[in-house]
Amino acid sequence: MANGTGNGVRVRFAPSPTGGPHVGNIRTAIYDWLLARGSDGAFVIRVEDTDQGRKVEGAIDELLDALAWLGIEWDEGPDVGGPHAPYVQSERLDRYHDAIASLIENGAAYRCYCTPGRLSEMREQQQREKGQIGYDRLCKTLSAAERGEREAAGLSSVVRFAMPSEGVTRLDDIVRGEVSFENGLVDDFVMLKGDGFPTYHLANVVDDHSMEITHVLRAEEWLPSAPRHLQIYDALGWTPPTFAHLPVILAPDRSKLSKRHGATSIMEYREQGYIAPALVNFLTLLGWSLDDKTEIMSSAELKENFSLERVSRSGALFDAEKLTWMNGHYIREMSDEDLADGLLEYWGRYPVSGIPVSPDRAVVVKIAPLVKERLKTLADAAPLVRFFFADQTQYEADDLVQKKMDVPGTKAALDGALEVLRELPAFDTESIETALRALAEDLGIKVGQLLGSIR
RNA sequence: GCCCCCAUCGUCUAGUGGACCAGGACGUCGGCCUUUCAAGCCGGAGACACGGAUUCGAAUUCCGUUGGGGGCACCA
Repeated sequence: MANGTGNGVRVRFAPSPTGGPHVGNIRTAIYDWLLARGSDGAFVIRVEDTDQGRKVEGAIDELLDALAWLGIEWDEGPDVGGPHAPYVQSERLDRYHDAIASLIENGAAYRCYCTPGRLSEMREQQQREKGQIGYDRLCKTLSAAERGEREAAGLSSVVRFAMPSEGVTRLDDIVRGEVSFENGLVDDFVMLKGDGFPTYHLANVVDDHSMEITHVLRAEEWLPSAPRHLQIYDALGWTPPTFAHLPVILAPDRSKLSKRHGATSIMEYREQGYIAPALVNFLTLLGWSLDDKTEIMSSAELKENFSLERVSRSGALFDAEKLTWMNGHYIREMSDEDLADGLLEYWGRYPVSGIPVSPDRAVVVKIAPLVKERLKTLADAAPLVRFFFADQTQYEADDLVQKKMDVPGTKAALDGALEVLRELPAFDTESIETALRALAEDLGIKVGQLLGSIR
Protein backbone atom coordinates (compact mmCIF):
# COMPACT_ATOMS: atom_id res chain seq x y z
CA MET A 1 0.00 0.00 0.00
CA ALA A 2 2.56 2.52 1.06
CA ASN A 3 5.20 3.35 -1.39
CA GLY A 4 7.85 5.46 0.23
CA THR A 5 10.02 5.72 -2.82
CA GLY A 6 9.45 6.46 -6.47
CA ASN A 7 7.43 9.40 -7.64
CA GLY A 8 4.08 8.81 -6.01
CA VAL A 9 2.25 11.25 -3.82
CA ARG A 10 3.94 11.97 -0.50
CA VAL A 11 2.02 13.98 2.04
CA ARG A 12 2.83 14.91 5.56
CA PHE A 13 0.87 15.83 8.64
CA ALA A 14 3.02 18.15 10.74
CA PRO A 15 1.59 18.74 14.18
CA SER A 16 3.33 20.73 16.85
CA PRO A 17 3.17 19.30 20.36
CA THR A 18 1.34 22.24 21.85
CA GLY A 19 -2.13 20.89 22.50
CA GLY A 20 -4.67 18.16 21.99
CA PRO A 21 -5.94 16.63 18.75
CA HIS A 22 -8.15 19.53 17.62
CA VAL A 23 -10.84 18.72 15.07
CA GLY A 24 -9.27 21.11 12.57
CA ASN A 25 -5.92 19.38 12.72
CA ILE A 26 -7.56 16.01 12.53
CA ARG A 27 -9.45 16.95 9.39
CA THR A 28 -6.17 17.99 7.78
CA ALA A 29 -4.70 14.63 8.76
CA ILE A 30 -7.71 12.84 7.29
CA TYR A 31 -7.30 14.67 3.97
CA ASP A 32 -3.59 13.84 3.94
CA TRP A 33 -4.35 10.22 4.59
CA LEU A 34 -7.14 9.98 2.03
CA LEU A 35 -4.97 11.60 -0.62
CA ALA A 36 -2.09 9.21 0.05
CA ARG A 37 -4.30 6.14 0.14
CA GLY A 38 -6.20 7.12 -2.94
CA SER A 39 -3.05 7.06 -5.01
CA ASP A 40 -0.74 4.50 -3.55
CA GLY A 41 1.23 7.31 -1.96
CA ALA A 42 2.88 7.69 1.41
CA PHE A 43 1.59 9.45 4.50
CA VAL A 44 4.22 10.74 6.90
CA ILE A 45 3.89 12.34 10.29
CA ARG A 46 6.48 14.87 11.33
CA VAL A 47 6.65 16.54 14.71
CA GLU A 48 7.28 20.28 14.57
CA ASP A 49 8.67 20.97 18.02
CA THR A 50 10.86 23.95 17.27
CA ASP A 51 9.28 26.04 20.00
CA GLN A 52 10.80 24.53 23.09
CA GLY A 53 8.86 26.80 25.38
CA ARG A 54 5.41 25.77 24.24
CA LYS A 55 6.05 22.06 24.22
CA VAL A 56 3.37 20.04 26.01
CA GLU A 57 4.35 16.67 27.40
CA GLY A 58 2.35 13.79 25.99
CA ALA A 59 0.70 15.83 23.25
CA ILE A 60 2.13 13.77 20.42
CA ASP A 61 1.20 10.47 22.02
CA GLU A 62 -2.33 11.71 22.43
CA LEU A 63 -2.46 12.77 18.83
CA LEU A 64 -1.11 9.47 17.56
CA ASP A 65 -3.65 7.65 19.72
CA ALA A 66 -6.43 9.73 18.23
CA LEU A 67 -5.33 8.96 14.67
CA ALA A 68 -5.00 5.28 15.43
CA TRP A 69 -8.47 5.22 16.95
CA LEU A 70 -9.91 6.85 13.84
CA GLY A 71 -8.29 4.16 11.72
CA ILE A 72 -5.82 6.52 10.09
CA GLU A 73 -2.59 4.67 9.50
CA TRP A 74 0.68 6.36 8.63
CA ASP A 75 3.73 5.02 6.84
CA GLU A 76 6.53 7.08 8.29
CA GLY A 77 6.68 8.93 11.57
CA PRO A 78 8.35 9.45 14.92
CA ASP A 79 7.18 6.11 16.27
CA VAL A 80 7.64 3.91 13.19
CA GLY A 81 10.66 5.59 11.63
CA GLY A 82 11.22 5.55 7.88
CA PRO A 83 13.71 6.45 5.16
CA HIS A 84 13.85 10.10 6.18
CA ALA A 85 14.23 9.71 9.94
CA PRO A 86 14.31 11.39 12.31
CA TYR A 87 10.74 12.69 12.09
CA VAL A 88 11.09 15.14 14.94
CA GLN A 89 12.43 18.57 14.08
CA SER A 90 14.37 19.10 17.28
CA GLU A 91 16.50 16.17 16.15
CA ARG A 92 17.22 17.63 12.73
CA LEU A 93 18.92 20.87 13.72
CA ASP A 94 22.03 20.26 11.61
CA ARG A 95 19.96 20.26 8.43
CA TYR A 96 18.50 23.68 9.20
CA HIS A 97 21.93 25.02 10.06
CA ASP A 98 23.29 23.77 6.74
CA ALA A 99 20.51 25.52 4.88
CA ILE A 100 21.11 28.73 6.84
CA ALA A 101 24.81 28.62 6.04
CA SER A 102 24.19 28.36 2.32
CA LEU A 103 21.51 31.05 2.43
CA ILE A 104 23.85 33.46 4.21
CA GLU A 105 26.60 32.64 1.79
CA ASN A 106 24.57 33.49 -1.28
CA GLY A 107 23.21 36.63 0.29
CA ALA A 108 19.65 35.45 0.76
CA ALA A 109 19.87 35.70 4.52
CA TYR A 110 21.69 37.76 7.11
CA ARG A 111 22.34 37.89 10.81
CA CYS A 112 20.35 40.41 12.81
CA TYR A 113 21.50 41.70 16.17
CA CYS A 114 18.46 43.76 17.05
CA THR A 115 17.21 43.20 20.58
CA PRO A 116 13.63 42.22 21.37
CA GLY A 117 13.35 45.61 23.05
CA ARG A 118 14.24 47.53 19.92
CA LEU A 119 11.94 45.37 17.84
CA SER A 120 8.91 46.00 20.03
CA GLU A 121 9.64 49.72 20.15
CA MET A 122 9.82 49.72 16.39
CA ARG A 123 6.49 47.94 16.16
CA GLU A 124 4.84 50.39 18.52
CA GLN A 125 6.06 53.30 16.48
CA GLN A 126 4.82 51.70 13.28
CA GLN A 127 1.42 51.23 14.88
CA ARG A 128 1.32 54.85 15.95
CA GLU A 129 2.32 56.13 12.56
CA LYS A 130 0.00 53.66 10.88
CA GLY A 131 2.83 52.68 8.62
CA GLN A 132 3.97 49.35 7.26
CA ILE A 133 4.36 46.75 9.99
CA GLY A 134 7.56 44.73 9.83
CA TYR A 135 11.27 44.62 10.42
CA ASP A 136 13.02 47.78 9.20
CA ARG A 137 16.08 45.89 7.91
CA LEU A 138 18.50 47.79 10.08
CA CYS A 139 20.95 44.89 10.21
CA LYS A 140 20.72 44.06 6.54
CA THR A 141 23.16 46.78 5.58
CA LEU A 142 25.76 46.19 8.28
CA SER A 143 29.33 46.15 6.98
CA ALA A 144 31.64 43.20 7.59
CA ALA A 145 33.48 45.26 10.18
CA GLU A 146 30.28 46.14 12.02
CA ARG A 147 29.25 42.51 12.09
CA GLY A 148 32.65 41.51 13.39
CA GLU A 149 32.30 44.01 16.22
CA ARG A 150 28.93 42.62 17.27
CA GLU A 151 30.10 39.05 17.11
CA ALA A 152 33.16 39.94 19.16
CA ALA A 153 30.96 41.64 21.73
CA GLY A 154 29.05 38.38 22.04
CA LEU A 155 25.70 39.84 20.99
CA SER A 156 23.06 37.22 20.41
CA SER A 157 21.59 37.13 16.95
CA VAL A 158 18.93 35.63 14.74
CA VAL A 159 19.06 34.96 11.02
CA ARG A 160 16.58 36.74 8.78
CA PHE A 161 15.60 36.02 5.21
CA ALA A 162 16.30 38.86 2.81
CA MET A 163 13.02 39.26 0.95
CA PRO A 164 13.31 40.72 -2.54
CA SER A 165 11.97 44.28 -2.43
CA GLU A 166 10.56 44.11 -5.93
CA GLY A 167 8.34 41.76 -7.81
CA VAL A 168 5.47 39.48 -7.06
CA THR A 169 5.45 35.94 -5.70
CA ARG A 170 2.79 33.75 -7.21
CA LEU A 171 1.30 30.70 -5.63
CA ASP A 172 -0.70 28.23 -7.65
CA ASP A 173 -2.85 26.70 -4.95
CA ILE A 174 -5.00 23.68 -5.72
CA VAL A 175 -7.99 24.95 -3.82
CA ARG A 176 -7.49 28.72 -4.07
CA GLY A 177 -6.22 29.00 -7.61
CA GLU A 178 -3.57 31.59 -8.31
CA VAL A 179 -2.79 33.94 -5.45
CA SER A 180 -0.14 36.62 -5.73
CA PHE A 181 1.73 38.64 -3.14
CA GLU A 182 3.70 41.83 -3.46
CA ASN A 183 7.25 41.03 -2.30
CA GLY A 184 7.82 44.51 -0.99
CA LEU A 185 5.02 44.01 1.53
CA VAL A 186 6.61 40.95 3.10
CA ASP A 187 9.23 41.74 5.71
CA ASP A 188 12.55 40.07 6.42
CA PHE A 189 11.27 37.34 8.71
CA VAL A 190 13.29 35.31 11.19
CA MET A 191 14.37 31.85 10.07
CA LEU A 192 16.75 30.93 12.85
CA LYS A 193 16.02 31.98 16.41
CA GLY A 194 18.45 33.07 19.08
CA ASP A 195 18.34 29.65 20.70
CA GLY A 196 19.57 28.00 17.52
CA PHE A 197 16.20 26.52 16.65
CA PRO A 198 14.61 27.27 13.29
CA THR A 199 11.23 28.94 12.94
CA TYR A 200 8.38 27.15 11.21
CA HIS A 201 9.16 28.85 7.91
CA LEU A 202 12.64 27.42 7.56
CA ALA A 203 12.12 24.03 9.17
CA ASN A 204 9.03 23.40 7.14
CA VAL A 205 10.68 24.12 3.83
CA VAL A 206 13.85 22.19 4.61
CA ASP A 207 11.93 19.14 5.80
CA ASP A 208 9.29 19.08 3.11
CA HIS A 209 12.08 19.17 0.58
CA SER A 210 14.30 16.59 2.19
CA MET A 211 11.38 14.28 2.90
CA GLU A 212 10.32 14.59 -0.74
CA ILE A 213 6.86 15.85 0.10
CA THR A 214 4.81 16.38 -3.05
CA HIS A 215 1.66 17.97 -1.62
CA VAL A 216 1.38 20.30 1.33
CA LEU A 217 -2.08 20.37 2.87
CA ARG A 218 -2.46 22.92 5.62
CA ALA A 219 -4.96 25.29 7.18
CA GLU A 220 -5.86 28.51 5.39
CA GLU A 221 -4.17 30.57 8.11
CA TRP A 222 -0.88 29.67 6.41
CA LEU A 223 -1.80 31.30 3.15
CA PRO A 224 -0.28 34.70 4.04
CA SER A 225 3.08 33.12 4.76
CA ALA A 226 3.18 31.11 1.56
CA PRO A 227 5.24 33.76 -0.29
CA ARG A 228 7.92 33.42 2.38
CA HIS A 229 8.10 29.70 1.84
CA LEU A 230 8.12 30.03 -1.92
CA GLN A 231 10.98 32.52 -1.66
CA ILE A 232 13.00 30.17 0.52
CA TYR A 233 12.52 27.34 -1.97
CA ASP A 234 13.67 29.65 -4.70
CA ALA A 235 16.72 30.90 -2.79
CA LEU A 236 17.77 27.34 -2.08
CA GLY A 237 17.22 26.32 -5.70
CA TRP A 238 14.54 23.81 -4.80
CA THR A 239 11.27 23.05 -6.54
CA PRO A 240 8.38 23.75 -4.18
CA PRO A 241 5.69 21.13 -3.57
CA THR A 242 2.08 21.63 -4.59
CA PHE A 243 0.07 23.55 -2.02
CA ALA A 244 -3.53 23.19 -0.92
CA HIS A 245 -4.74 25.64 1.70
CA LEU A 246 -7.77 24.16 3.38
CA PRO A 247 -10.84 26.12 4.53
CA VAL A 248 -11.16 26.71 8.26
CA ILE A 249 -13.62 24.96 10.54
CA LEU A 250 -15.75 27.46 12.42
CA ALA A 251 -17.77 27.35 15.63
CA PRO A 252 -21.57 27.84 15.50
CA ASP A 253 -21.10 31.58 16.08
CA ARG A 254 -18.82 31.79 13.06
CA SER A 255 -15.73 32.52 15.11
CA LYS A 256 -12.73 30.28 15.27
CA LEU A 257 -13.60 27.01 16.97
CA SER A 258 -12.27 27.11 20.52
CA LYS A 259 -12.76 25.52 23.89
CA ARG A 260 -15.54 27.81 24.97
CA HIS A 261 -17.67 26.31 22.21
CA GLY A 262 -17.49 22.92 23.83
CA ALA A 263 -15.56 20.00 22.49
CA THR A 264 -12.59 20.78 20.29
CA SER A 265 -10.52 17.68 20.93
CA ILE A 266 -11.48 14.64 18.93
CA MET A 267 -11.06 12.60 22.11
CA GLU A 268 -13.86 14.52 23.78
CA TYR A 269 -16.14 13.26 21.04
CA ARG A 270 -14.91 9.76 21.66
CA GLU A 271 -15.76 10.17 25.31
CA GLN A 272 -19.21 11.44 24.41
CA GLY A 273 -19.87 8.21 22.55
CA TYR A 274 -19.19 9.17 18.95
CA ILE A 275 -17.71 6.42 16.84
CA ALA A 276 -14.74 6.59 14.52
CA PRO A 277 -16.36 5.94 11.13
CA ALA A 278 -18.98 8.62 11.75
CA LEU A 279 -16.37 11.15 12.79
CA VAL A 280 -14.16 10.42 9.78
CA ASN A 281 -17.12 10.63 7.40
CA PHE A 282 -18.43 13.83 8.97
CA LEU A 283 -15.09 15.60 9.18
CA THR A 284 -14.27 14.72 5.58
CA LEU A 285 -17.53 16.30 4.45
CA LEU A 286 -16.61 19.52 6.24
CA GLY A 287 -15.00 21.15 3.22
CA TRP A 288 -15.25 18.40 0.66
CA SER A 289 -18.06 16.75 -1.24
CA LEU A 290 -18.26 13.98 -3.79
CA ASP A 291 -21.38 15.06 -5.68
CA ASP A 292 -24.86 16.41 -5.10
CA LYS A 293 -26.16 13.52 -2.99
CA THR A 294 -23.64 11.07 -1.61
CA GLU A 295 -22.93 11.68 2.05
CA ILE A 296 -22.55 8.38 3.81
CA MET A 297 -19.21 6.93 2.76
CA SER A 298 -17.00 4.30 4.31
CA SER A 299 -13.28 4.86 4.66
CA ALA A 300 -12.75 2.68 1.60
CA GLU A 301 -15.13 4.80 -0.48
CA LEU A 302 -13.58 7.97 0.83
CA LYS A 303 -10.09 6.79 -0.07
CA GLU A 304 -11.23 5.92 -3.54
CA ASN A 305 -13.07 9.16 -4.22
CA PHE A 306 -11.31 11.91 -2.32
CA SER A 307 -9.71 14.61 -4.40
CA LEU A 308 -8.22 18.00 -3.64
CA GLU A 309 -10.00 19.50 -6.62
CA ARG A 310 -13.33 19.12 -4.85
CA VAL A 311 -12.29 20.80 -1.61
CA SER A 312 -14.36 23.93 -1.07
CA ARG A 313 -12.96 27.39 -0.54
CA SER A 314 -15.24 28.76 2.13
CA GLY A 315 -15.05 28.03 5.82
CA ALA A 316 -17.42 25.46 7.30
CA LEU A 317 -19.33 25.49 10.55
CA PHE A 318 -19.00 22.47 12.76
CA ASP A 319 -22.62 21.31 13.00
CA ALA A 320 -22.76 19.01 16.00
CA GLU A 321 -26.37 18.06 15.26
CA LYS A 322 -25.52 16.61 11.91
CA LEU A 323 -22.59 14.74 13.43
CA THR A 324 -24.99 13.28 16.00
CA TRP A 325 -27.42 12.19 13.31
CA MET A 326 -24.62 10.58 11.34
CA ASN A 327 -23.32 8.85 14.42
CA GLY A 328 -26.77 7.36 15.06
CA HIS A 329 -26.91 6.26 11.45
CA TYR A 330 -23.59 4.43 11.73
CA ILE A 331 -24.67 2.79 14.99
CA ARG A 332 -27.84 1.50 13.36
CA GLU A 333 -25.80 0.04 10.53
CA MET A 334 -23.64 -1.96 12.91
CA SER A 335 -24.20 -5.67 13.48
CA ASP A 336 -25.31 -6.66 16.98
CA GLU A 337 -21.88 -8.13 17.60
CA ASP A 338 -20.07 -5.00 16.54
CA LEU A 339 -22.36 -2.77 18.55
CA ALA A 340 -21.87 -4.98 21.59
CA ASP A 341 -18.12 -4.83 21.19
CA GLY A 342 -18.26 -1.09 20.73
CA LEU A 343 -20.33 -0.74 23.87
CA LEU A 344 -18.05 -3.05 25.83
CA GLU A 345 -15.00 -1.08 24.79
CA TYR A 346 -16.72 2.21 25.49
CA TRP A 347 -17.89 1.21 28.96
CA GLY A 348 -14.48 -0.21 29.70
CA ARG A 349 -12.81 3.05 28.81
CA TYR A 350 -15.38 5.34 30.35
CA PRO A 351 -17.02 3.45 33.24
CA VAL A 352 -20.56 4.43 34.22
CA SER A 353 -22.54 3.49 37.27
CA GLY A 354 -25.05 0.74 36.76
CA ILE A 355 -22.96 -1.06 34.17
CA PRO A 356 -20.81 -3.89 35.51
CA VAL A 357 -17.06 -3.61 35.11
CA SER A 358 -16.98 -6.59 32.76
CA PRO A 359 -20.42 -7.28 31.38
CA ASP A 360 -21.04 -10.68 29.83
CA ARG A 361 -20.52 -10.22 26.11
CA ALA A 362 -23.30 -12.66 25.27
CA VAL A 363 -25.73 -10.59 27.30
CA VAL A 364 -24.67 -7.37 25.62
CA VAL A 365 -25.02 -8.96 22.19
CA LYS A 366 -28.62 -9.79 23.10
CA ILE A 367 -29.28 -6.31 24.39
CA ALA A 368 -27.77 -4.59 21.35
CA PRO A 369 -30.71 -5.02 18.95
CA LEU A 370 -33.10 -3.85 21.65
CA VAL A 371 -31.52 -0.42 21.94
CA LYS A 372 -29.78 0.03 18.61
CA GLU A 373 -32.46 2.19 17.06
CA ARG A 374 -32.61 4.56 19.96
CA LEU A 375 -28.90 5.32 20.17
CA LYS A 376 -27.38 8.45 18.77
CA THR A 377 -24.18 7.94 20.71
CA LEU A 378 -22.76 5.05 22.68
CA ALA A 379 -23.32 7.12 25.80
CA ASP A 380 -27.08 6.88 25.26
CA ALA A 381 -26.97 3.14 25.95
CA ALA A 382 -26.21 3.03 29.65
CA PRO A 383 -29.45 4.65 30.89
CA LEU A 384 -31.41 2.37 28.58
CA VAL A 385 -29.83 -0.92 29.53
CA ARG A 386 -28.85 -0.39 33.13
CA PHE A 387 -31.83 -2.31 34.42
CA PHE A 388 -30.65 -5.45 32.68
CA PHE A 389 -27.78 -5.55 35.13
CA ALA A 390 -29.68 -4.48 38.23
CA ASP A 391 -31.28 -6.86 40.73
CA GLN A 392 -33.90 -4.36 41.72
CA THR A 393 -35.11 -1.75 39.29
CA GLN A 394 -35.44 1.77 40.48
CA TYR A 395 -37.82 4.20 38.87
CA GLU A 396 -38.40 7.86 39.21
CA ALA A 397 -42.05 8.46 39.81
CA ASP A 398 -42.11 11.13 37.13
CA ASP A 399 -40.97 8.71 34.50
CA LEU A 400 -44.06 6.60 35.07
CA VAL A 401 -46.55 9.37 34.66
CA GLN A 402 -47.69 9.57 31.05
CA LYS A 403 -48.89 12.56 29.11
CA LYS A 404 -52.18 13.97 30.34
CA MET A 405 -52.06 11.89 33.51
CA ASP A 406 -51.29 12.61 37.16
CA VAL A 407 -49.67 10.69 39.96
CA PRO A 408 -52.79 9.23 41.61
CA GLY A 409 -54.20 8.22 38.25
CA THR A 410 -51.01 6.51 37.33
CA LYS A 411 -50.87 4.66 40.61
CA ALA A 412 -54.45 3.46 40.16
CA ALA A 413 -53.64 2.28 36.68
CA LEU A 414 -50.58 0.37 37.76
CA ASP A 415 -52.32 -1.22 40.73
CA GLY A 416 -55.15 -2.21 38.47
CA ALA A 417 -52.77 -3.71 35.98
CA LEU A 418 -50.97 -5.68 38.63
CA GLU A 419 -54.23 -7.14 39.81
CA VAL A 420 -55.47 -7.99 36.35
CA LEU A 421 -52.21 -9.64 35.45
CA ARG A 422 -52.21 -11.72 38.63
CA GLU A 423 -55.61 -13.09 37.79
CA LEU A 424 -54.69 -13.86 34.23
CA PRO A 425 -55.57 -17.43 33.29
CA ALA A 426 -52.64 -17.76 30.91
CA PHE A 427 -49.57 -15.49 30.71
CA ASP A 428 -49.34 -15.08 26.96
CA THR A 429 -49.34 -12.10 24.66
CA GLU A 430 -52.95 -12.39 23.66
CA SER A 431 -54.39 -12.73 27.14
CA ILE A 432 -52.25 -9.93 28.45
CA GLU A 433 -53.28 -7.57 25.74
CA THR A 434 -56.99 -8.32 26.04
CA ALA A 435 -56.87 -7.89 29.80
CA LEU A 436 -54.97 -4.63 29.67
CA ARG A 437 -57.14 -3.16 26.94
CA ALA A 438 -60.21 -3.93 29.02
CA LEU A 439 -58.59 -2.33 32.04
CA ALA A 440 -57.74 0.84 30.15
CA GLU A 441 -61.33 1.12 29.06
CA ASP A 442 -62.56 0.65 32.62
CA LEU A 443 -60.26 3.37 33.86
CA GLY A 444 -61.21 5.69 31.04
CA ILE A 445 -57.66 6.16 29.80
CA LYS A 446 -55.99 5.36 26.56
CA VAL A 447 -54.30 2.06 26.04
CA GLY A 448 -51.10 3.90 25.22
CA GLN A 449 -51.16 5.74 28.51
CA LEU A 450 -51.53 2.57 30.49
CA LEU A 451 -48.89 0.68 28.57
CA GLY A 452 -46.50 3.56 28.79
CA SER A 453 -46.56 3.48 32.56
CA ILE A 454 -46.23 -0.25 32.77
CA ARG A 455 -43.16 -0.19 30.60
C1' G B 1 -3.75 50.56 9.46
C1' C B 2 -1.81 47.15 5.60
C1' C B 3 -2.04 42.28 3.01
C1' C B 4 -4.66 37.79 1.72
C1' C B 5 -8.97 34.60 1.38
C1' C B 6 -14.23 33.80 1.18
C1' A B 7 -19.70 34.78 -0.10
C1' U B 8 -26.18 29.36 -2.77
C1' C B 9 -31.78 27.40 2.22
C1' G B 10 -30.60 28.22 9.80
C1' U B 11 -26.16 24.52 8.81
C1' C B 12 -23.00 21.20 5.35
C1' U B 13 -23.22 21.42 0.26
C1' A B 14 -24.48 20.37 -5.64
C1' G B 15 -24.11 23.75 -9.44
C1' U B 16 -18.31 25.72 -13.67
C1' G B 17 -23.47 30.50 -19.40
C1' G B 18 -29.14 27.90 -21.35
C1' A B 19 -30.95 20.83 -18.69
C1' C B 20 -32.17 25.64 -12.24
C1' C B 21 -39.12 29.59 -11.13
C1' A B 22 -31.67 26.22 -8.09
C1' G B 23 -30.82 19.62 -6.39
C1' G B 24 -29.34 16.57 -1.84
C1' A B 25 -28.40 16.09 3.51
C1' C B 26 -28.91 17.77 8.85
C1' G B 27 -32.33 20.59 11.53
C1' U B 28 -37.46 22.28 11.46
C1' C B 29 -42.90 21.74 10.46
C1' G B 30 -47.08 18.36 8.95
C1' G B 31 -48.67 13.34 7.96
C1' C B 32 -48.23 7.90 7.80
C1' C B 33 -46.64 3.57 10.48
C1' U B 34 -46.74 1.99 15.75
C1' U B 35 -49.31 -0.19 22.29
C1' U B 36 -45.24 4.60 23.84
C1' C B 37 -40.50 6.36 22.25
C1' A B 38 -37.06 5.69 18.50
C1' A B 39 -36.26 4.20 13.62
C1' G B 40 -38.48 4.26 8.82
C1' C B 41 -41.58 6.34 4.91
C1' C B 42 -44.28 10.57 2.54
C1' G B 43 -44.90 15.76 2.14
C1' G B 44 -44.16 21.31 3.40
C1' A B 45 -41.53 25.77 4.46
C1' G B 46 -36.64 27.40 3.49
C1' A B 47 -31.03 30.24 -0.30
C1' C B 48 -28.08 32.32 -5.33
C1' A B 49 -25.49 39.33 -0.02
C1' C B 50 -26.07 44.08 -2.96
C1' G B 51 -25.06 47.22 -7.38
C1' G B 52 -23.20 47.69 -12.13
C1' A B 53 -21.01 45.43 -16.70
C1' U B 54 -20.47 41.42 -20.58
C1' U B 55 -24.13 38.25 -23.17
C1' C B 56 -29.75 36.59 -27.01
C1' G B 57 -29.27 34.41 -21.98
C1' A B 58 -25.89 34.62 -15.62
C1' A B 59 -26.04 31.35 -9.18
C1' U B 60 -22.24 30.49 -12.87
C1' U B 61 -17.65 35.70 -16.22
C1' C B 62 -15.66 40.88 -14.95
C1' C B 63 -15.66 45.39 -11.75
C1' G B 64 -17.28 47.72 -7.37
C1' U B 65 -19.83 47.74 -2.55
C1' U B 66 -21.11 45.34 1.81
C1' G B 67 -20.41 41.40 5.09
C1' G B 68 -17.46 37.44 7.23
C1' G B 69 -12.71 35.04 8.09
C1' G B 70 -7.37 34.84 8.34
C1' G B 71 -2.46 37.08 8.65
C1' C B 72 1.05 41.11 9.91
C1' A B 73 6.18 37.27 16.70
C1' C B 74 13.09 35.10 18.04
C1' C B 75 4.30 30.75 17.84
C1' A B 76 3.19 27.28 14.88
